[in-house]
Amino acid sequence: MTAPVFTLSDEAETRQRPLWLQVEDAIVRAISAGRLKPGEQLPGEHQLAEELGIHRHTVRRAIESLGGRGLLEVRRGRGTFVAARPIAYRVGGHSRFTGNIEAAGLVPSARVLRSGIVKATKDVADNLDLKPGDKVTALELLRMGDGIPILIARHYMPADRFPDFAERFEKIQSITKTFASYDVIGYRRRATRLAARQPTPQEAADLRQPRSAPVLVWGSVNADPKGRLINYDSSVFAAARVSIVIEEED
Amino acid sequence: MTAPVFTLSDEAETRQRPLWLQVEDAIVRAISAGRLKPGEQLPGEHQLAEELGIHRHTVRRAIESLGGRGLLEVRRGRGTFVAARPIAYRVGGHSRFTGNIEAAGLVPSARVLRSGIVKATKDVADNLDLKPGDKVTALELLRMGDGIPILIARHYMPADRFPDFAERFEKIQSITKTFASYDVIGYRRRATRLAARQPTPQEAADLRQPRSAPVLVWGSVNADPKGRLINYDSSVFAAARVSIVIEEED
DNA sequence: CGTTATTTGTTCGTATGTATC
DNA sequence: TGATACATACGAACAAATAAC
Repeated sequence: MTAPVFTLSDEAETRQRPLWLQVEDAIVRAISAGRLKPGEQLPGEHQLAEELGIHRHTVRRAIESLGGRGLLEVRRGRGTFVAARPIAYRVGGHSRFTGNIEAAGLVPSARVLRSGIVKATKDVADNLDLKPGDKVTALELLRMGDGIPILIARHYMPADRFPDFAERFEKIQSITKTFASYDVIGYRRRATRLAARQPTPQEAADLRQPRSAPVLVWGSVNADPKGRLINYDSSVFAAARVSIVIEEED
Repeated sequence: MTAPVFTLSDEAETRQRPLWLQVEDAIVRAISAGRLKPGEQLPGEHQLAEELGIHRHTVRRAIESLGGRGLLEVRRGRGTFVAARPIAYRVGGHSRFTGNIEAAGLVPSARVLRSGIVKATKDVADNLDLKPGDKVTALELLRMGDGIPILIARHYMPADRFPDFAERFEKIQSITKTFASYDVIGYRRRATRLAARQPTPQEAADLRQPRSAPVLVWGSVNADPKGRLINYDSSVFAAARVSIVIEEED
């Protein structure tokens, strides 16, 4: 006889905690006890519900919650799997995406999602010291490791100084080198803002992640050596796939 | 005749996007158009469902999603409200919670959630350069602004050097001053790690926030002037209520 | 200080749609 | 094409928190 993989805590207080939370606990226990390993597939919703003697919706709720916490990965039409451990992403003085992803043993790649000259929103204008409506060059990239989306990077540059940034980037394929083509050879981070929230539906689709899993938003403003603001960069990370490490400068 | 506050985008493609996403859009439009202002209460779920001619569960799903994105604040038994703007929380060389919250115009307060000497988990041991199972002094605080929970701060110190840290803190009510009572008068951040995830049920309860709203986790290790590791600090922020601002040191 | 109405939270029920293999 | 698995939507009932009376 083999012990069951999932068991509800058979308490007296069964009615104290919501049933779906008890299911969540049961799955977490199965993972942390090693009865389920990363990459392994869970039983289907129907089967799991039947095994535990509860309704499928209740199981769904627990799975949805754990998907949001990054412990499970739900793939429609295929099944539910135990998630892999997140990779560490280093943000420092001059770290770049490419080297970062390679350091984690993954193959970096990028795809342009949107690009062109647009009017600055209030958020962008505030950060670049412009007026809302002023023209900015926008470049939105989906950056991946081993083909898996890691983050959406949104770069905004004053359009008067960098009018064809997006076109140049498409040829050069490096933000740093594209700035160098404008004779901006060193730049420095001026302000950084961090937030966490649920993704918009569009972001969830671009990152190929469930809507219930949060994103980590890293906003920073960069200035050239003369102190002129050249770039506002807002990166939306798939938080279940990366954690951010800030390097101390000595 | 007054225009309705909520309207679904009048179709053609009605079956293209899930209905609950269309409801989400309708609420977002109402907020960004100013028909709903921060602090204002939404109609009840039943009423909203009836107005739109759809099921209550479908409305609930949209509201739950927007709660997670920080646009709405759902309070059981009371209603659903448009969320206030998050406050900015500065993290720098020597910023402290108290001054930070006061700068936002709020009254700071704290409550000890748990304290005592415990065995180091793997995470804690790795960060303090100890072995799993070594004794550490743990101090878990709920920090609030105007009585609203802002973050859970978890402090871990080597127990051999700081055996009664928690007891001293309860008298002194300041982390910096408690360290000073051990003759540690200046300390420096050594490593920082950032992540975003859904809260555990316990964290959601402590922070009095919905489980669907993410938390931002800020982990840092501090060393005394001689370079000895004195403290591993993991702060769990209610992401809908604060955004983190990193100050640059000159 | 209970009682009651209101509002959100949980659970089971049932049917159908859609992606993947 | 069919089978499997997750996604969406409507239905019904009761539980639990809150506020007002």
